[in-house]
Amino acid sequence: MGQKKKLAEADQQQSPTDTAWMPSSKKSCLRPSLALGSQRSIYFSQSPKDHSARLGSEFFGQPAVSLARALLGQVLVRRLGDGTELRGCIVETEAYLGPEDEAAHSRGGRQTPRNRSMFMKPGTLYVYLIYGMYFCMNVSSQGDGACVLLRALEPLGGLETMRQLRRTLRKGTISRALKDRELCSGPSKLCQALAIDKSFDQRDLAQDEAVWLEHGSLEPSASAVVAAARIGIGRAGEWAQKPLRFYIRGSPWVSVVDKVAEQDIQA
DNA sequence: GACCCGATTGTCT
DNA sequence: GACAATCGGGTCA
Repeated sequence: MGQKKKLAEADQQQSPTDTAWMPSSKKSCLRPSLALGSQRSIYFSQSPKDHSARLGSEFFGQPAVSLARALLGQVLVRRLGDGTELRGCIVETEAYLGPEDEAAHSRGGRQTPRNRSMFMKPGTLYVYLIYGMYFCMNVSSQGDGACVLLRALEPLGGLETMRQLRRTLRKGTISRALKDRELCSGPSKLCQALAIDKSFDQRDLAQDEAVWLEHGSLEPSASAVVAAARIGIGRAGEWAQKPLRFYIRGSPWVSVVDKVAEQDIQA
C-alpha cells in the first residue's frame, strides 16, 4: 500500500483514542507547551495581534527571508476529513531565494511541472516527494521561484492523531511509542504528522479549507531567532553556508541545533 | 529510455 | 557516524 492511500484513509478517520484536543482555535500557543513550554516563554514577547485570525494573502507577500522569520511563532492548522484539527506552532524554517539560489529547486530559473508552485502567488504550497518516500512542505513567497520550507513545529493540538499518522506512515513496523518531540521535528516528519502529501501542492494557504495559518499569540523576539546554514544542501557551494535557516533559540522542538550560530548571535 | 541524485529518516553499530 | 530505504524528477544521449 502506498503512503498516499494511507494519507487518504487518515483524512477520513480519526483515532478513537484522540480525545485530548477539542476544536478551539484560541488554545494554540496559549497553553503552556507540553512539559517544556515554560522554558520557551522567555524567548517570546506578547503580541497584540488577534491570535485567532487566519493569516491572509497579504501576510505571504514578503521576501523569502522576511517570510521565513515571520512564520516563526505562527500556528499551522490542518483539518482532517472528519473535522479533527491538528495544530502546530512553527519553530524552524528555511528560505530559498529563487533563481540565484544554487540550493533552490528553482535555481537558474528552472521551472518544471514539479516546482511550478514555487512560481505561483505568495502563500501557495509547494509540496514535493523526496527520497522516494517523504514529503516536504514549502510556502511560496514574494519573488519568482522563492519559497520557505517548514522544517519543524511545536505540536499544540491533536497529538495522538499525529502520533498515529507518524506511526502509520513511517517505514517499517511499529517498534516503540514516539515522543512528543519526535512528532514534528523535521520537514518530512511534520508532513507525516499533519497528513500532508502531494495533493496539497499548489493549494493556497490563504484560502484552503483543509490547511491554513493562524496568528500565534506569542511571537519570538528578534534576539530569540537563530540564523544558521540550511540542512542537506552540501552541493550548493557558497549557498550552502548562507544563514538562511531560522529557528527559535532554546526550542526543544527544532530539528537541528547549530551551536556555533547561536554563539554568534550572543556575541 | 537510461541513469543518477536527492531541501530525509530510522535503524544499527 | 554509517548506511539503507525507495522512486519521482531532471538530465543526457
